[in-house]
Amino acid sequence: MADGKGGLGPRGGETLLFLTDDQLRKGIEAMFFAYRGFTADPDRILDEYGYGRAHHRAIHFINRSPGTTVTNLLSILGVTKQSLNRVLRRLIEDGLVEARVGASDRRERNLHLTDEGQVLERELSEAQSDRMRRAFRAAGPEAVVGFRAVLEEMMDPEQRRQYHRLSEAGR
Amino acid sequence: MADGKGGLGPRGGETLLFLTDDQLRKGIEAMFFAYRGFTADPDRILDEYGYGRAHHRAIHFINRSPGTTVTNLLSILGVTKQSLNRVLRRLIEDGLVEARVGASDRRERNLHLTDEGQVLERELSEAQSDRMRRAFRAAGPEAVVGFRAVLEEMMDPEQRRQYHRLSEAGR
DNA sequence: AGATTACGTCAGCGTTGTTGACATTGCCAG
DNA sequence: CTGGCAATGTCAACAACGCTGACGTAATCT
Repeated sequence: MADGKGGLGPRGGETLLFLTDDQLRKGIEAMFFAYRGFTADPDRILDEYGYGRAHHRAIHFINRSPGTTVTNLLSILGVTKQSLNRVLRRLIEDGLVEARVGASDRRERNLHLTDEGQVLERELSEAQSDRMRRAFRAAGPEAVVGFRAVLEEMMDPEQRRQYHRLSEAGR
Repeated sequence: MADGKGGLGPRGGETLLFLTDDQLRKGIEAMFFAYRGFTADPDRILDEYGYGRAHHRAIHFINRSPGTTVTNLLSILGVTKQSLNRVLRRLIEDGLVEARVGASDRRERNLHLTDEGQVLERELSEAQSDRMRRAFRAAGPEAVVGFRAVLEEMMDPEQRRQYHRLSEAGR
């Protein structure tokens, strides 16, 4: 294994040249460097507000699914409730997030962005979208299809379900 | 801006449907979930050894460019020397990394993995490559091209240079 | 000889993740 | 109604890993 040619000899059959160790390594390094770029712009903005990536993620997904519960957010973010709570508490104190007592189940808290929260969300998502748009435009539509296909295959099944669930919810 | 159609009307000209807000958002979320998958397997292994992602990154790039200097590693990783030093010190103490005094410039330290370091590197990179290989195989060669194209466009120019420099060094 | 470079290190701090324990509130089944 | 469980919040402690600032040493360069 790890001979870089999937066990086939040189030019064996369908020459799976895109599965060589070299190609895989490039994919790994591309993910590393690209993720840095992916987070760089929001990071700069967050820094001005004294927030971190965790705040960004919470804001993103609350905006994405308004009225979501803490438990649901917990499962999407994949962190402990203590960790999320620290972030959420601050966002609520700062008036960016509102936690309304659930209508049907009063134990639940339905999370919403306030107007102020939406302003920050806008700023963050525009910065990130701008970079994504430039990358998409430069790479072209077919590349985008491939990009998303590979990323989706890289997710754990559970994460993949979350990923699709979000799109469904968006009608 | 951010009307999702690049300023064009519905089906205007070359219908840039792959640049809609919805497509961009999916790209953003795909990056988030995929990166989790990308790091999940190494994270599990690192945990057993009591290491974190920072150790993984150091090991990866030392293996990638044996004999590299601390300064060079610093610029690739994009962290402060204090942060890297903490990681490096432990890897050296644990006997995974060796820092040899530079031959031409004795101020420099040329970093190498020891045999033991190479064992861990192997374990980590195989875990990560396995996932990447499965994703590549499932998505197909054309998707892989697109995947890498978009990722590359997402990098900052400096990161992009680093990315290419690594490939050149590998001859 | 003085400036600069490469590296290491001490100290302190912030974010964000963890585990463990515990309290409150509210839904629900028996 | 009561006991069990679920949803949430919170305290405390800890670790990983970023950061800034300040020094110190050795080696190289000008």
